[in-house]
Amino acid sequence: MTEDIRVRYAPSPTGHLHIGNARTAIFNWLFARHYNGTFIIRIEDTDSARNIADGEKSQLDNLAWLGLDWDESPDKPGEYGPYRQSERNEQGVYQEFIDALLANGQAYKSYKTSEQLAEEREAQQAAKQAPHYIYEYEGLTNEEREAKYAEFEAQGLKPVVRFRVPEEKVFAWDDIVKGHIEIGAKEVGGDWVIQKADGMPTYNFAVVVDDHLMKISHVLRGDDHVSNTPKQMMIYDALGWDVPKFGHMALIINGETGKKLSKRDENVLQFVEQYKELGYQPQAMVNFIGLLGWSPKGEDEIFSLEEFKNMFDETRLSKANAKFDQKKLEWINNQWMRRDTAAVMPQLIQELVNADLISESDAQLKKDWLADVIKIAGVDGISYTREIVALVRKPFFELGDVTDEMVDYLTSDDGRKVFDAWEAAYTALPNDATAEDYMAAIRGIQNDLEIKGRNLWNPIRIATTHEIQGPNLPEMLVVLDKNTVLQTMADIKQKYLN
RNA sequence: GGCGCUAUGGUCAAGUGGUUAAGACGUCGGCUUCUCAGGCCGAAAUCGAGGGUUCGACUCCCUCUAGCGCUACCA
Repeated sequence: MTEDIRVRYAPSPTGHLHIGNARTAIFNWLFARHYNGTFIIRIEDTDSARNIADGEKSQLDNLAWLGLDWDESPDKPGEYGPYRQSERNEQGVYQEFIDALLANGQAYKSYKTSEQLAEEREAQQAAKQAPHYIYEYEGLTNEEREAKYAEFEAQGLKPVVRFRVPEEKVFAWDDIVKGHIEIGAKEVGGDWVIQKADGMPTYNFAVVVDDHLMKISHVLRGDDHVSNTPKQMMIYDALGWDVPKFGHMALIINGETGKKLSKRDENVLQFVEQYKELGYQPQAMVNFIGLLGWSPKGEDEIFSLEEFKNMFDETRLSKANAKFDQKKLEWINNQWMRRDTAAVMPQLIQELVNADLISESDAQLKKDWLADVIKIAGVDGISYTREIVALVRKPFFELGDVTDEMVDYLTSDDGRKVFDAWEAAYTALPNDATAEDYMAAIRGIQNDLEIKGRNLWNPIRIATTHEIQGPNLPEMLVVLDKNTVLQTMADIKQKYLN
């Protein structure tokens, strides 16, 4: 690749950053950075009805959170601005080319109402024909057509501009991921709208103008754009422009339905923000997404953005759709959290504050202790930081109920003997006893009483924590407050062992 | 319906004529002698179906089937 590589991610600000869009953004970024190209963000906001407030900011913030950076964008204008289609439209960027196409007869104004359009379509469907736009000025001279325009205008109708499709042509390209593809112009459904009644260009027209003007060299996008490609190519053709290289990546699909991940699916978390809130690490998200529809050469699975960038190879993009496997994401996140627990620790502690287990100020004061608790509670087994709350709550912050099963352990002959021995041993141990000390004490009881296994451990565990299972008991005893534990034991004794 | 794309285990996937068909997630089993978590060890696919081509095909060709995508004054 010797020419200047310029690629773009062009979201419409209709909501938060979707996993599918994030993938498009990541791969475009990878492509740009791997080849020392330029990465551009362009906002495609030509559908004013669907734009939402803060949609753009949210997209950008989430992209940044993932670790991406960009060279040109609305918030970082380069020499090809503006970078919002709405602003470009205001500047007449599209109008110029629409006028040119209108002037040379490659486009025309159409005044059909949506009712008329719907009727045509229904009639075609009833006749088992593929929906196809019917050109209304067939056989008319330019003058006659202009006269029609005037007539419609007089009726107060607003026109759209349609592109006159050269039906006999076939458009072909060598797709970066799918190889050679060709589609006949007649398959696009007839003359399509390039400018809406409100004056906004349509997507398929605006992309072409912008990609050309912004000197985009490679367009990497989702599979769902394959059938848009001939439409876009005919515009490049009509305007005499060179076509960029296209690459259509397989889609991410919903594991349940097998369909393209849709923003309306509620059974899958599909916005980057949702994962962020649960405490997924950005590196893990990138790692997971980078492995969906792309595979590295070796056998490793854990990669940073930087490593992906270095390894990137567009020929290893997969052609088949990939199901979104949340379990794998969880595993990858777990791997990233464990890579550097110290870095994630503040987040983990924040989760406890958010869950009202401890106040912000106390958390600050006791952060070393909290770190110990979190480690002992089993941080190595969680998938995302939010999960630490449930692990840590009992018995470190609250005691659970004493169940019948626990009472049975306590009140059995062995249980009573163990309790008494443990009470004596625990009381005798110093406040700064270590896990080894506690272990030695318990082993001592085991030897003295010749009781082992559950019958030995459960009474002690229950008496000190109200739990029948949990993390390593000696380690827990180190972090548990001794007076509290003594009190817990006293309560147990008083309530069940008298 | 039309057009296009895709097809290796539950999932992500490596593999480009001759391999014991990598690896990972998940699952199951065992071990780590309190449990949980973690760790360690191990198990499980003949490559959508049917035809070819070839000494030999998951790898090449054909047909079929299935799935997905698009078919808007949405992007």
